[in-house]
Amino acid sequence: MKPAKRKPQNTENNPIPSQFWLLKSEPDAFSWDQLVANGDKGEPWTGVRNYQARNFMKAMRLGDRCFFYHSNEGLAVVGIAEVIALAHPDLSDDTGKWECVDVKAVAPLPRHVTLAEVKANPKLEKMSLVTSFRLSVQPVQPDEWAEVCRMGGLEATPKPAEKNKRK
DNA sequence: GCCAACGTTGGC
DNA sequence: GCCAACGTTGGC
Repeated sequence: MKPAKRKPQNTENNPIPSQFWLLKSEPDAFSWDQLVANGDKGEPWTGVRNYQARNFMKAMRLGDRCFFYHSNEGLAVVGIAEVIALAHPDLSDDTGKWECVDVKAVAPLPRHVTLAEVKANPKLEKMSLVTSFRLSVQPVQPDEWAEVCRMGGLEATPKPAEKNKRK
């Protein structure tokens, strides 16, 4: 059944809801090291089969930053990636329904920030990683972004390039 | 390996 | 359109 169409989704035209995100991957399927190995070529973030996650990807802009989180094994934020291609059809999908963005590795976190640490930090209790733990693509609030970077040992938070900054 | 959370499916 | 059954994700 088609999802009820209430207010049109229209994420394309949306003023940006977020410039920070979190991407989950099982390291068995695709790890941070593999993304690093791909260099500037990056990787299409295929395989997402969840409408909410897809809509977040459609809202991503070039230069948006993403935490790279290892699920299942590792259970930690391990690095920072950058969106290098806007949402486009997911070639691993026959139905044409699903889309993906491309991302590349920007920097590893000097210290991995574990799920346990995130859960233990009151500043992060509203983070989607805690509240919507099954979502594989999540928005991250700027204060959450800064906090996780701090915990990860990054003094200067890598941000989207200054030129991309609004206001 | 178990099981809770939660998205999806399908009968009504 | 509701909601129970079912399947999948992912932490533990």
